[in-house]
Parts: sequence; structure tokens; C-alpha cells
Amino acid sequence: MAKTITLKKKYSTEIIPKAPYNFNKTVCNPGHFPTPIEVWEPGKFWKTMRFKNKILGTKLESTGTINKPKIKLTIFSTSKLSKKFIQDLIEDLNFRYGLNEDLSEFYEKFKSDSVLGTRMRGAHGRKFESLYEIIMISIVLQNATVRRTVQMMNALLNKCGQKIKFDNQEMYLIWKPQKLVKAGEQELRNLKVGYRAKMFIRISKQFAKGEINEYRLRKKPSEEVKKELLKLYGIGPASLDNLLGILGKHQLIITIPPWEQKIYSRLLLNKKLVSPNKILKELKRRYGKWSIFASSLLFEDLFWRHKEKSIPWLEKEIRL
DNA sequence: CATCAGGGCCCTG
DNA sequence: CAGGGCCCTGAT
Repeated sequence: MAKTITLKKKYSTEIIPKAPYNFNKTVCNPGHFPTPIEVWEPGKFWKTMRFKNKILGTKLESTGTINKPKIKLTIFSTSKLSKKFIQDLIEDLNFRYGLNEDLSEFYEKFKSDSVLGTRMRGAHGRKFESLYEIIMISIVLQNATVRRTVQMMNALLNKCGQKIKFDNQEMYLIWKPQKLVKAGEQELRNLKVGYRAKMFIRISKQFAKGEINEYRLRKKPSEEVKKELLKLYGIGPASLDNLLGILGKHQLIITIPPWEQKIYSRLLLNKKLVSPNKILKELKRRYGKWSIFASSLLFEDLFWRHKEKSIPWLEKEIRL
């Protein structure tokens, strides 16, 4: 394991997101399994990242409200950053945190909704992980319980990730694709990731060679992106939804994997199990063209409520 | 002790 | 398009 890198240089600026902007409900998703590449506490968020091949730490602090949002952004680095670099980085962060994304029409339309008009009001889509990160995460999620997912992710980070320290937080930065390629399949299998080793390596090779580029994909139409991502070895329909979300692609339809099916059945129709088709129909009936985005917020809200006060039936579904 | 499914996906027939 | 196999683990 490489030694910890400490990021001592700081640059701070202020950002005004488009209202309504709900900081906590945007950056934190309690339904997501915990990984040490990000840290949240109320009103504050830390995330490691690589941008233009530089290792960075970002800290966002909410200094406003949902209707009058304001964020203090601090960038941590090893060396001084150029003006141009910072400018490009901020543009990227604007996209990742949905700071310029105007959802006022959406929140106006659903202001009387019991969830969207209250607890989740102002939440934006989570897009701050890199495409590569979200692919790696999607693969450790496949066919595994949460506990094993966490084990695999930590083993990988421990072996290949970079430990970073900034603002008194010690976290990991995801490995460079090249590092996994170099490690080789057997080395990865020793980390008990099983058959996934092959997927990691194949996909990492493509990233290392620059065959897949997040920024290029952002600019392409959804259908094209979809086709390209499904070609990746180890990426199927369930993972695809995560990837499209990260790239800010709007979807008309999603696949509802079995686990989510159980949860949506209870959440939307108060039944044990209904078909994915019926779930989609109900979403459409309630939220129309916004149904995919709205459903993700309902899903997150469920986990927020669960975090505040345990929901027994959900507890059973979150198998550790 | 053995068996099995898990917050899928690939590959084969 | 249905179904077996995949790695490993904890639950039964």
C-alpha cells in the first residue's frame, strides 16, 4: 500500500446553486452502501477525486437554505492550481452536484406531494462519482449481499486505492484503471471478488486506453450511450441505470431489479410483490415524464426515514 | 454438516 | 428467451 498523501494547499470559493437546492438530500443517500471515498455529515460533504490527473479533495459546506442556497467550496491539493484548472474543475462540479440544474418547474409541480413537496424538496440527482467509480461500485453490488459488497470494495481500496488526508479527514481515492490491470486477475481474486475480477480488468483496460471517456459520453445522446455502455463486459440492464444517472442522461424507462421491485411494491402500492410493469405504470400515473427521477427520490426518502426511525419491513430487505 | 440465494451478467442451447 | 454457472458468505 502506498503511503498516505496529505493535501495541504487550499482554495475556497462560494457558489450559488439554482433554488430550490436541498444540500443534504442531494449529497447524502442513506440507501447507498458506505464507502470510504466520501464523507457526509449534516451540511458538510467531503469527496476525493482525480481531475486532469491531479489528486484532489473537495469539501462542500452548505451556508444557505433550500430556497436561498449557498455553498462554500474548498478544493484541497498538493500543489497550487492554475486559474484555468480551477475554472474547469468548477464547471465539472457544477454538473456533478447539479448546481446549475433548474428543477424549479419540477418542485413547483409537485409542491403538494407528500414527499417531493416536503422532505425531499430541492433534492437533485447524485452524480458526483466518476463513471469509472460507479462502474466499479455497480460490479461489487452484483449478486452479493451488502456485507460482502462492502468487504469487496474495502479490500480493493485497501490494495489498490490511494489513501488521502485533507481537512482532518482520512479517505481513499479510487485507484487508477491501470493499477487494476497491472495487479492481474489472480491478485484480484485473492481479494475475494470472485468472477468479478475478469470484469474489473477488462473494463479497466478500456479506461486505461481511453476507449471510454466520461466527458465524451456526457455529450452523446442517451440511446448511443446506452448501447456503448451495455457492450462493457459485466454491465447489464440493472447497472446501466446507475451509469446513465451519473452521466445526467434522462431515461424514459428503467429496469427494476428484484430487490427494488420488492421495495417499490410496498412503497407505491402497499403490496408484497407486484410486477415491474405495474410499478412503472403507477409511477407514470403519479409523476408522468418525471417518473424516473421522482421514483429515485421516493426511494431515497424511504431510506432517510428508515435512518431516522427503523422501518421493520425494510430492515428485513436490507440483508446484511 | 450441506445447501442455497444474494441489490446480475454472460454464455449456451 | 430460459436456465446454468459463477466466487464467496452467512443464513438455514
